[in-house]
Amino acid sequence: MKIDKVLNDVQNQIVQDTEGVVLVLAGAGSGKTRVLTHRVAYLVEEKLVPSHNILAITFTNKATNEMKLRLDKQLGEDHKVFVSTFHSLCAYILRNDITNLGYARNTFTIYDETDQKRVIKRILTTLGYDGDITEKEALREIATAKQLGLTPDQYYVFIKGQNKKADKIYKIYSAYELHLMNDNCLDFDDLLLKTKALFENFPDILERYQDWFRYIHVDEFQDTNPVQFRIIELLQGKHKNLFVVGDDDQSIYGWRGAEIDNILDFDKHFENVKIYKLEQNYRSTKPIIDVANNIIKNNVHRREKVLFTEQKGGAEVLFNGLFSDKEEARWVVDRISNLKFKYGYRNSDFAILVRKSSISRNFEDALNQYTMPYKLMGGTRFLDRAEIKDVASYLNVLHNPQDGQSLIRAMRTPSKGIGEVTITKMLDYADKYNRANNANITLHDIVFGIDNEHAEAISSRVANKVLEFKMMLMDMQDKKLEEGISLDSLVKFVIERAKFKEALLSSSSEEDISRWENIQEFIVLVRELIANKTIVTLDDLIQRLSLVPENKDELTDLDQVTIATVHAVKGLEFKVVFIVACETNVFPSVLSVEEGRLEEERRLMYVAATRAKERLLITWAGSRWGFSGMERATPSRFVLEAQNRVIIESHFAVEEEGMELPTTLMENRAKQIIAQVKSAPKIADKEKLGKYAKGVRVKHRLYGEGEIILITGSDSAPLLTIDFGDFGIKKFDALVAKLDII
DNA sequence: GTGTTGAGTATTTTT
DNA sequence: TACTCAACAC
Repeated sequence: MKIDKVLNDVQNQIVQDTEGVVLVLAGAGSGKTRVLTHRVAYLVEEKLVPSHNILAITFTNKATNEMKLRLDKQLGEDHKVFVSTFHSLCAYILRNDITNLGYARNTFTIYDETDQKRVIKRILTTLGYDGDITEKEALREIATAKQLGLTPDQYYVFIKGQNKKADKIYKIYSAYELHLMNDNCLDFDDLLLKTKALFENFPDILERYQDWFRYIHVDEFQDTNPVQFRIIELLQGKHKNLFVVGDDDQSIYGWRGAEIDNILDFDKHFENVKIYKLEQNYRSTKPIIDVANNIIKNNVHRREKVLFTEQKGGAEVLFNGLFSDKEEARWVVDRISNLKFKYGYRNSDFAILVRKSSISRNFEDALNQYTMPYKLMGGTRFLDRAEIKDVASYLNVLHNPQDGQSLIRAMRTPSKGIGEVTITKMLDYADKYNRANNANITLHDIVFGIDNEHAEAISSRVANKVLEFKMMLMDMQDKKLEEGISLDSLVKFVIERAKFKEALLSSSSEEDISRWENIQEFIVLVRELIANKTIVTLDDLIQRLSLVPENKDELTDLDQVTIATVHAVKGLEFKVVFIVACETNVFPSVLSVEEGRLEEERRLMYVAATRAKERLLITWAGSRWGFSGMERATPSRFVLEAQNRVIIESHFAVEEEGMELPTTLMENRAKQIIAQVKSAPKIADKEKLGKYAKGVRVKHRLYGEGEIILITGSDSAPLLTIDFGDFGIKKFDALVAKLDII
């Protein structure tokens, strides 16, 4: 391979440094994906490493597809580089080897959040904890434990003394684990955890994969959680060729257990780490880079680096406050059509970025009014639609009969006279039966024994319905085993036999008709996947349904404006980016700030700003429709942090009702905020901060009384660490937190 | 036992 | 606003 002219010196050096442990700190837009793909190509073409010995891990399916595409281009389509998300890789490994961990079969299915909640709900009822602890709370605890890689016992030790509900959480978590094991199901976190357990307990299996994946690459390393870190550590243990790329400034998944210190302290975990920095940005103009730098430099917990660009000129970043959320949307869409007219941009050059998806509604409406085509990223995915999951539940049961949640779903939809009451009866019967006989029967066993040994579970009238359901499953089972049956005709048979069409078309409601259309589309999707050899077996289809959330909107290549959450566009770029609803409480999100994650919000803002290549426009509204009516809003602190070279264009149109709006209103509010931020006391000694000081006792709405034990952070982001006794230690942003001094 | 309607409530981000 | 859950009528 010729050394590519498109690479700069540092990039070339990195590409050719193929052995040992390498860390690349790559700023936004510095060409990190390019470096990664070129390095893989270099390994194959220059170092003659067999492509099947190379592993490249990404975090999202989108990134995986992108990388595959680039590699196909470089290496031709028949290379064997294993490109995969963390979760897919683990699912793949477990499909081969999970039986070593005591699982009866390797046909596990995956429980999503809804399934998890249902399992937890059932556990809460059987344990009699209803009202003591919510499903959400319990799920959160379990997720936290799993992301840290802690078993119920370990987690109990971890939270005992800190959390009043530790005993209950322990019991729920234990029961939950047992439940999933019996259902032969895994949740998302289990995919990682079980892989880790497999590697730790079976050195021979680990070695098999170590010898397979001799060169390991991890993209977006800043997003790894402790379990993922451990898996990588184990995998590279033999050949020690590990190449990770990341940007601590783009770590935005802390809420999902990502540990930013995995990248910040990377060189402490491995020996002889070679570190490179990519700081030259090739994506954006100078004004955009300046704004991004201005924002991110307010973070304290980061590796020092400054993004720069050699590009000259470029449009100034535009800031604009609008009167209302509706008007903001109209202004943005109006601006889009202006820019299109003036500079010849296409629809697909534009992205409207939101902090949370509920914000996107107004923009959809406005784009519709202008009949401008758009695609919504990260909304409800096609496969997450209820009717598709209904169909999938039948397939899940065929694949993994122990999958209780899918069985319940299949029994209930389309409705066939079996409801909540019947199912609860059967579940209670199973519990009682298991206790009495020291057995381990599942819901599936009851359904199949309903006409003989388990007839007493429910009344004979409903039992007939269950029997019919059993017959249906048996027919599907038979079809599955039929000689030479193709996957798509099996799927089609399942849909026909379950009578989805009859159920949906009989109601003649608009929604039901569209639901049926979606099911038809699902069949088409399955056929497409078979045709391009993405899937072959039912097993493949099931894995794909849970791990690759297809969104037909995102797949299309049409000329459309993109509306997306910031999380969804990491790694992407657009010529013109609007960051909208930049308001206090929205961006940064109150919830994050209250939990002491302001720096992560700032990184999110940084990610958003650095998506823009040519133009960046940042807007906010003075009032926004919240769940309790119209609410006042003020511009986000990030707006002020970025303001260095900003032109504030005041554009306060008149509301439709003819209401005159004082132009000064927004400006006054902006001034208030500026004053608030500027007057924030310096935290020189970190002992005192305005009315707060070390040792002062405060009261919080949720956690009650506590004591300030630490004051940290920067001037613009002072952080109070408070000990609430039974509720544990929490962190608050001092400028935002609602705390009473007592 | 199911489906409908109404009230009440909740809102981050995703593999 | 939009969605979920609970009480009601069939």
